[in-house]
Amino acid sequence: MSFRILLDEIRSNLLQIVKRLQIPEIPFTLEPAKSGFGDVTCNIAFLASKHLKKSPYDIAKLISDEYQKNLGKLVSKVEPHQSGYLNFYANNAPLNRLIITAAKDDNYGAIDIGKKSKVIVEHTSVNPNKALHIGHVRNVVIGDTVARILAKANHYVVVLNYVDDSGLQVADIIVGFKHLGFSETPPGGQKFDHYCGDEVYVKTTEQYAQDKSLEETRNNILKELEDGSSEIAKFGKSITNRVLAEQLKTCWRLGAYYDCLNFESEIVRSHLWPEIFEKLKQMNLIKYETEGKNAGCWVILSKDEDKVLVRSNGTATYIAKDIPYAAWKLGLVDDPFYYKKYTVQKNHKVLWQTTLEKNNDPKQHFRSNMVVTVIDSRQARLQNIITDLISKFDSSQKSYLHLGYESVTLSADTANALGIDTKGKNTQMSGRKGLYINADSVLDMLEQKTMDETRKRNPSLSDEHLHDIANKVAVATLRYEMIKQDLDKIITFDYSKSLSLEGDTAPYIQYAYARAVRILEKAQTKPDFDASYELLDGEYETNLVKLIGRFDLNIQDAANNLSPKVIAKYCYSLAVTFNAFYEHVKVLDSENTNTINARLCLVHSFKSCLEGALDLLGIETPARM
RNA sequence: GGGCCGGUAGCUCAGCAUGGAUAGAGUGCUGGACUUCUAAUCCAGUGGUCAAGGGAUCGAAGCCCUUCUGGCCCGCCA
Repeated sequence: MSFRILLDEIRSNLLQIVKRLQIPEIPFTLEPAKSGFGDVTCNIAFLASKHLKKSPYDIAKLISDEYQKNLGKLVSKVEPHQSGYLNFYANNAPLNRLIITAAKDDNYGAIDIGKKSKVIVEHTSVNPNKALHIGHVRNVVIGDTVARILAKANHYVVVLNYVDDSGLQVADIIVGFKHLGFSETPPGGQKFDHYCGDEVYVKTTEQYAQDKSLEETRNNILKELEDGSSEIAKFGKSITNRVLAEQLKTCWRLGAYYDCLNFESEIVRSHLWPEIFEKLKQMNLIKYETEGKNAGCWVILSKDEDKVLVRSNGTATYIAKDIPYAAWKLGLVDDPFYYKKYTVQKNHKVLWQTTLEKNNDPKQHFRSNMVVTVIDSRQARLQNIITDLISKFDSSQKSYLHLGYESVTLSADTANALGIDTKGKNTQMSGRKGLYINADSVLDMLEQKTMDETRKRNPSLSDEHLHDIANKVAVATLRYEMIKQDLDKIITFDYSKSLSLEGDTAPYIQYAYARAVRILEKAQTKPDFDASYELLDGEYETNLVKLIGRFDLNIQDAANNLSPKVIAKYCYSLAVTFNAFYEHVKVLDSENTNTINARLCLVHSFKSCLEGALDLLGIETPARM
């Protein structure tokens, strides 16, 4: 129930008119109009002008005259524009009623694109040897938001977090603990993931330059990690579990939740790889090189450069670990895993983890023929090779989609603040070099900043209440910064610019929400939705109603294009439109109680709609701020 | 050298998929609005050869081609 009904009505009437006027069938578009050009606009006259050899305006005039004879329920006027567009003006009273009563519904905006089909979204997947930095946050937020949007579009969404607990980076910190004497207990109660990343990892990798034998040590550790029963593997497991637990705290703090943790070490030990390796050989998708630079290796035959899968010493490369995982996600191989409960998350959802040990927990089904993997676009080449290989591996309707995004860089000023001179240029972060900004520290800074601001405005609120607000605003600010731009734009993080609370930011949007709540609180009565909706006839009121009505159109766009920014833009325009309404229309001041009630209904529906839209971004809505 | 992505206002970005009206926001700068439903707000002004050139089209920021420019990727690392 929304603006869509208006579009549907117009489309159906237009189709009849087109038939009557014997205009050839043309796939015209109908869309919400730019302001100043009515409510709905149609390009049919442009398209028809080629066939009819008449000017677009003449055709628009013809159609509009015909339409004018029977306007239907929701249209009050049709006008041909000099430019050739056909513009429709809505009949506000019935449209107001339709939209405002629909928008108060909890599930307002939901659409059925997915038909309950299962889709896997994998995101986060941070190596468990360090804390999340702001680059990882972009991944988490994109993945979490896409998952929420797909769920709203009626997909059954399963969220996976892949834990690379047997890779080089884990071996690095084991070198630190076992050979460089780093304590397993962080000093001064430091968070364990921060300690491992900021201290152990950075300082260990520094040592490689001075002591070449350490690399040999690391390579031995790497081999031992693959054998689950080794002492090193057990030690590694205990360390990575501790890091993972802390990383998850950060993710939960950001409002991201998961269904299952998949461990690379278990993929390795599950023997999925030999099975797939054999199949790839049989299908001639890979080749054993006998000469050239890759002599002795198994390589993937690819359009551009061949990629080594198995080294001449017989060990598998990184990509050879990713292929079985991709195949597993798509359900192309038998599921070798059992599942056990890792924990119950704050959102009350159980978080599962894979295990190779038999247990009594019920079997889970975290695989699907539609898989979205969120990984930054630097890995596009490898992801393409995997996608390509998988499509040849199984020709049935499988969709393995790499959702790529550009990286987060540091501004010159911010890099400077970390003690690095970049000669005025932005710079890529580097975990190895310690050149990054941890997610927790940004959230802490934002929380402090918000706390001060909120206390100033609400001196009577308790500390606990202030903390709750500050927390919600801080998380929202960071999430919004990470999502409001398109995925192919680099985000430059800057201490002064990225922490702003004004303008096109989450606090601006949350503030509009708090204003709406306040009006409803101060009202003498609750809104009665059997209201005199014709009284909402000012432009500030109708603009707001119509924008609320477009929620589902935006969800459709966002879901079809896996474009989370669409929802961010929508939330922002809702807030802008509400703020204009707020400044110009006094809800509680009218003498007419019917007007007050109708406006209260509008405010209520706005609040409800914005809450639903922000929820898709994982942003919570404090009632005061 | 090859591949992928970006280039729109001083700065950060929408708009491009599906060509059509007056190219929009934020920020910055200038000025204005709080005894009022919270000024994390609002209003007004300022600011554009849509990187350049060519092509197809009645019509291009958008489509095609070329060039310039910035970023990333191209290991028997992950």
